[in-house]
Amino acid sequence: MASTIPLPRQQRLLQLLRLAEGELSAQELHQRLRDAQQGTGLATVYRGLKLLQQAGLVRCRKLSNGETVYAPLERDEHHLICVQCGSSQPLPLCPLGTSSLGLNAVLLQGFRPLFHTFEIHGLCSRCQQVEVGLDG
Amino acid sequence: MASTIPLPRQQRLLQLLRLAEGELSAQELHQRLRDAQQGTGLATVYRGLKLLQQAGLVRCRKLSNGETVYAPLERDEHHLICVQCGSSQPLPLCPLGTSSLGLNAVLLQGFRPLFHTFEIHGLCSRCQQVEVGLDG
DNA sequence: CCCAAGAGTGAGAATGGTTGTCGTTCTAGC
DNA sequence: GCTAGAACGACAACCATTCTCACTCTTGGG
Ligand SMILES: [Mn+2]
Ligand SMILES: [Mn+2]
Ligand SMILES: [Zn+2]
Ligand SMILES: [Zn+2]
Repeated sequence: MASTIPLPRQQRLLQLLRLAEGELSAQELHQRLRDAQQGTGLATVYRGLKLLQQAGLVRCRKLSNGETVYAPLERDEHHLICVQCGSSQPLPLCPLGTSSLGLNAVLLQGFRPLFHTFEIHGLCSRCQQVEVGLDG
Repeated sequence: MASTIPLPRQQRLLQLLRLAEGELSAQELHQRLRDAQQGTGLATVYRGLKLLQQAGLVRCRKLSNGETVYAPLERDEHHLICVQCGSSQPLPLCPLGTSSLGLNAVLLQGFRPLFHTFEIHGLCSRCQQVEVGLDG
């Protein structure tokens, strides 16, 4: 196997993600490396993130504004996402429980799962109020 | 309520989505309208899709290549998505069953759900083979 | 009818996150 | 040391989406 032991550059990315409060975008990671005098090309950050993803160490999701945010695989978080304003708040619920239940080999058909995304899209309470306000 | 009755322009978008085999991107919808001599500005397609989404008639998800694909809300489909090549194949499994089970008001806290996304990311069988091939 | 106000529209420019390019640098192995 | 190949970084290119703004359509009062 080639990519099971990430190189030091990628270890640093993983460390930053684990230290971070929430999810970080590639550009935020790039900035944090810069702040720590560990300048790195943005392309390298993207390359490292892709490898970490394929190694099963990092997961990601795409925000509605187009940017991708990354987090350690072990942090199993999901969100309520507003289709109006794009804000997202934590959703303390995972459809797979802790175990990867329900994912029997029959369904996967040779596919090797690494991580999952589960998000509920709708209207946040603030955007619902605005909507009502326009009517009255 | 203002937006519960979509305008004809948006009805046409919804119709195209319902007729389509799979999910369609905004640009594909724009093209189909053009093909049907119903020229429409691309901006209008995007505007209509956003309204249909907020009206609870259309759902969407972001592909790894950056484009967003749309489908009628009633079509409840999920996917296995390869982090290497970006391909996605159907996953005949929904974590919410048919009912919106598990989504009690306590968790939602005033958030009004419209649709959900659930995707499993990993390596498709083809990309696993390539990986092995490089080792040998 | 006529007109004005507001909503809706469309063509094209602007945006911006991500990916590609390619010359340079680093790392092993000899 | 020296060389082949991998890794890297600065910058250009890409492209889906959003923004802009002038134009058109609708509608209701005069
Ligand atoms: Mn989960
Ligand atoms: Mn579902
Ligand atoms: Zn909102
Ligand atoms: Zn693949």
